[in-house]
Amino acid sequence: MTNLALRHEDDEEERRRLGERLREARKYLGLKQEEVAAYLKIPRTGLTDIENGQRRVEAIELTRLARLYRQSVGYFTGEDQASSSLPADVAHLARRVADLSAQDREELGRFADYLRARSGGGQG
Amino acid sequence: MTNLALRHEDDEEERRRLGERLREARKYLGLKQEEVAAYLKIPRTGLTDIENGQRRVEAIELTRLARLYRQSVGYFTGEDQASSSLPADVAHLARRVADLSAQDREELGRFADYLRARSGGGQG
DNA sequence: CCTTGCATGTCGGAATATCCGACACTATAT
DNA sequence: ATATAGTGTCGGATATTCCGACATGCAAGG
Repeated sequence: MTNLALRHEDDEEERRRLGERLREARKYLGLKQEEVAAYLKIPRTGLTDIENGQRRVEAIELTRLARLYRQSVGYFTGEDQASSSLPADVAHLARRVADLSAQDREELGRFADYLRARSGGGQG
Repeated sequence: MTNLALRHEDDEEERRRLGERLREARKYLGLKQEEVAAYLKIPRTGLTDIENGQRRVEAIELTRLARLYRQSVGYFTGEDQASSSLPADVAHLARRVADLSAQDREELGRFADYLRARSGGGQG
């Protein structure tokens, strides 16, 4: 089996997980592939392939599926939902920062980097 | 310009918006198309097309771009326009700050106050 | 057991999109 | 004007999606 199907094996696993989440969400709502495919205006077999991780999902398609399935886009992509919504005090800080000039914001960003480095924490 | 390029004119507008957000986020970080394209393992001209709304963005590609650009996936799809009414760069700054300790955030808040006072800007 | 119906999976060729190099365009700098 | 950097655009080769036809799996009924 060569790469007649999908280019990167790297993506294979992630695509499969995405497809599984989409299938779960569809079944949870009791919808048929045919119905969802019609909603997306793609062939039914296209949705079959999506749910089996054998076809790419366009960002716009995912957005519409998320609306249909009443979930966030981040849920399907596996995005960390905790980090998706900011902690309360960070949101507060953001509001305090919103009326600063762009230049001051940049300086504040550098200071944030400094703090992160000093504490040795943080992510790349 | 017929639809030799992309099938649905419906999606054209949404794709353009997505591309614009992606371009803004890239420029905000001072990255070149070439660098981001290498990160995604797609040709540079592919990213050109994406940012001009002339090429589909796969959900997985968007997920990786969101990580690189330190934004939520929903930000690019337009999902959280309602939830976060903050300017893009402020939201980005907040994200950068989210992994700091509470103590560091407090210190950062004081620094924000200092900047505001120094610039003679807005109110607390 | 044999059908029937329904939902989903699979195959192949046609239709469509992406890739990728080559070149064009626009600044900026010398 | 020349050189460089970053980005846009074109065309043919390559890869993916579409779409119909057929296959599979499963459940209910005769």
